[in-house]
Amino acid sequence: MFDIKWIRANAEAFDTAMQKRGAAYRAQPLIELDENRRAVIARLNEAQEKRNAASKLIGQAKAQKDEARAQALMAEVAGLKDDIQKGEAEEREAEAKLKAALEVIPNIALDDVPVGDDETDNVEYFGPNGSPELAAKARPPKPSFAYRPKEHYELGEALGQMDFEIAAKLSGSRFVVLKSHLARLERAIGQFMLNTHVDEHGYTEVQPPLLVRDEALYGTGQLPKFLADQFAAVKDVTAEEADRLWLIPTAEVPLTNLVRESILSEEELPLRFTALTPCFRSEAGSAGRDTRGMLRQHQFDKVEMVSITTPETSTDEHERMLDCAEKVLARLGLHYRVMTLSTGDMGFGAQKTYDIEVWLPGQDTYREISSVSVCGDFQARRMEARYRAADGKPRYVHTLNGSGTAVGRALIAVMENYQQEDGSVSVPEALRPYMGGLTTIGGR
RNA sequence: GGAGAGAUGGCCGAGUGGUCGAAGGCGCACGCCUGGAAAGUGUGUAGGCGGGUAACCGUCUCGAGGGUUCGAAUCCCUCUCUCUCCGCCA
Repeated sequence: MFDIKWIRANAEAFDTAMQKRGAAYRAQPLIELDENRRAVIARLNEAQEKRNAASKLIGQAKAQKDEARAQALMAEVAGLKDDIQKGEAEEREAEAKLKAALEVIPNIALDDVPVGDDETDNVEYFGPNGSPELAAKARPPKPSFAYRPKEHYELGEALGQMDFEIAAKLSGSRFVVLKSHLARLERAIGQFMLNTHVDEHGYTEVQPPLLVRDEALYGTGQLPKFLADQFAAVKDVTAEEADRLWLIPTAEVPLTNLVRESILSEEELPLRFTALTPCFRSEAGSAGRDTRGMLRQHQFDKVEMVSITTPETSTDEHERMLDCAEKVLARLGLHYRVMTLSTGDMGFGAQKTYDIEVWLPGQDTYREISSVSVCGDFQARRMEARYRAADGKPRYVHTLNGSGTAVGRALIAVMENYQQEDGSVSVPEALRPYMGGLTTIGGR
């Protein structure tokens, strides 16, 4: 959510930024809405001032038992009441119009974000020093296979531990049932990632609600614009008017909203939260994409990281968070690359986003497994999340979120990267403690 | 699910139509006092919006949103949340 004052003062910068994002929003119509709003407020305030002054006098007259004077004064301001009520209605309308216009505008990209139309304009990122060699040294190498590596669903179905047919019978398409060692492998991956962030990266573990109100989704930016992507849970199916909660599309929603409507002290920042939760997405816009396998599901587990920082530290925190996400992939021995998303590919609330793309040998391609974004004060404004700065004034915090990482996709990656020619999957070293020491899934 | 009671500033708490953004206390900040500290004492101590270079002025906000009234923390309606008792329940 933008500050209209900022748009007013930086109309040109706003227009340029929107152009870069390929968005049609422009400052001028917003400024007009704001001017109307301010004119309405000024008029209303004037009328209220008159009324308040008169009411005070009436109060005094009544206190002095001067009934005649009180009556005279009351007659004098009687006409104001109508004006004020009309003014109040006008103000509500003007505020609502401006808000409705502002709340659907995407965030502005930071200056160092590559300008582009879509994912083809994303740029590979090699860390703060920009060295491909150093980056390559820090990351696991791409594995090579002497045979055509299989896709995860081929492996999983052959193992008899990944069942899309029965899942479809239970829940429809885009669901999966995992069994036996694969079920445990998914749990192991989640536990491993969560433990890593809690024990080594300084994140506070959170077990948040999976069902949230409208306000929470509004705070992180999913509502009102992306209503169609969400799953809703109806409180009482027999009720005439459906009272509903939303299934979280990501733990970003509850974790970020942990600080909503509060004024934090500067000393307690940064706050770092992490959670392992299921995520629910209806993926309405992308029917037909990735229909095979468990790459794109209506339900998946994800470990999420959220940081709440001051404005001064948010970009450093962004690099740190990316590093935390990379760490778990490196520990799992999974080859990956990092992309800086172009202005055309970024999400609604992001100022800058890194995607981590893991290598999937079965698909012979890189696929997104983590997305790490800095949102500036965009979400903070929607949530009214502030902190008290050194000068004593409340300022909006900055928020960041990142997957650390998607558990379902990590399972796919582990299967495809650790597969063996006989169709078995060896268990990465880091996960064996979570697998009761099991070293191989399937095989003889 | 049923019955009842509530929600006031950072915290506690008074206030049931009139000069109340709100007594009092605690906390906090600054000053005085002190060799230093404690105690004591004085002053200050919410947020949003509009206007103004600023000092400042105006306005709104007593859980949230509407309404009644010249005037609402106080009366009415709706919503949210909390607590107590009963019921149900992993």
